[in-house]
Amino acid sequence: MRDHNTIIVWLREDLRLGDHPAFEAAVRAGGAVVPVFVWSPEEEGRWAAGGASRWWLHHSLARMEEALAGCGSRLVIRAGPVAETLQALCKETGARMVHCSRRYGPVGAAQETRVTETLHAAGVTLRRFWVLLYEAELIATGQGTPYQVFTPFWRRCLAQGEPRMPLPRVTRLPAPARWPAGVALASLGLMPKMAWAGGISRAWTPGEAGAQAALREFIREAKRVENYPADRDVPAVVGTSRLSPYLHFGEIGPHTVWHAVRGAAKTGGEAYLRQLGWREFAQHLLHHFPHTAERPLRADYGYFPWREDALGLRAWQRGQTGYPIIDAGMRQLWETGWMHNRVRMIVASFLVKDLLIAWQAGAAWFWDTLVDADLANNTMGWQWAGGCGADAAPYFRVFNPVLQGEKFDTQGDYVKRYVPELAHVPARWIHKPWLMPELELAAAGVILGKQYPAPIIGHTAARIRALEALTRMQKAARAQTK
DNA sequence: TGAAATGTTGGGGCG
DNA sequence: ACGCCCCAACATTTC
Repeated sequence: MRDHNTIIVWLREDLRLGDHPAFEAAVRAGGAVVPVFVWSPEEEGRWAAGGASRWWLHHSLARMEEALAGCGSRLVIRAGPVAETLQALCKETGARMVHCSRRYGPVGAAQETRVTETLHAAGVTLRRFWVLLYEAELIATGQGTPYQVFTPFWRRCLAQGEPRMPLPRVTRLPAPARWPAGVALASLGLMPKMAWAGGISRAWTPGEAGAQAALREFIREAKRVENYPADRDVPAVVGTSRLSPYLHFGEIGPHTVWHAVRGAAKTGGEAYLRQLGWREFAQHLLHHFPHTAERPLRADYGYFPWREDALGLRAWQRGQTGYPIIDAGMRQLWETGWMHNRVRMIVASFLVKDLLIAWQAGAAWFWDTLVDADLANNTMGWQWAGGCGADAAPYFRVFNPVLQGEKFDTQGDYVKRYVPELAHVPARWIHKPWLMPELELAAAGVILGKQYPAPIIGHTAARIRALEALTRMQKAARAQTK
């Protein structure tokens, strides 16, 4: 049964029913609505979802199937090239209109271009809906160029006024007379072959309901947003929103978060909304500079003398560097699919500056292990750490892992949670066990180099080496431009 | 959204 | 009572 009034809603990073402009407009159009998800990792190339993201996506799609069933609808899942698959579905259903939520970055944007062209040839229109608080086309400097510094960028955004209110939740979706065929979710093979996701599933509840629960807890039940400015930097405390994976997969939209925070938070709201601003900034940067996922924004960093160091990289990945705050962070990531943002900055600085390993290697590991892996955020964060991005930390800002640990994890609670070998080390030594007197080490049951490693590199010397590498890069860049 | 090196200041101990 | 020195605390500069 073909019905030209049918609209296909092509779901991507927008797996929700609340505040969903593409669904809302499709329902308003009055015809049948066919929700579709197309799995096409080969089209995403290098940036196909990593292991942790696939685990998350599997569960999100399962929740989406349930939610759509509750609306008298279904989720049609297919695997294959996106443009051709959508074209085939239009033919099968008679749809002449496809709705989707926009994606930023090289992969998503290219996909939209290809889909638009393919569908156009078949007489079908792709209508893209906005997803950010402030879309990239609306924000530019006085000269019409993209902002590369956050503060003026965010000031410009705020000058546009408050973001729109969230749209009402979709509750009924008119079904087509006949559903097109789909494949079973399990056939996509998103779940890990080995059972490594136990820690992740204990830590997270993917899906729109999980997102709403996290938001409620953040602003109302635990009222964490009130203390956000101070607590967000303490990794042992749950002081952040923990909304990042939900925002990435679109299980909650930024407009919903914005207005919930605005309405509820007397204090602390501004600081958190600013973090939503960083998310917008990252999306805009990747839109304007799509090559930055691979290469430094600041071209002179192309001359940086990175080291090849497979052993060092592996020690960092496994949380075996001998620096407790680094190892705790990397193990939190491995176990739970997430790492506290303060600790992300510390471990990134260590990889890039102490080990002199290229930031791309760190970005690749995060991509595979984070449940909130997002190309825009990941790219901006790693370029920030590498000193080569927009508004980046100057390269000579080298985090001292001992001082950072002592400052933000004073009692060592965070370290002890993820590095049980150090459970009996007193707070005084928890961030520098290699300086402990022999007797105290023995009393704490620690044998350095045995069950917990000695530091794989001395920070003081590493810092000097990093600064020398920066000098060499600047020389090489200067010689090249002459 | 650093940290180390270097400079400055001021209180207090002491002859 | 005064000057000298020490050094902690804070500020500034440098990487």
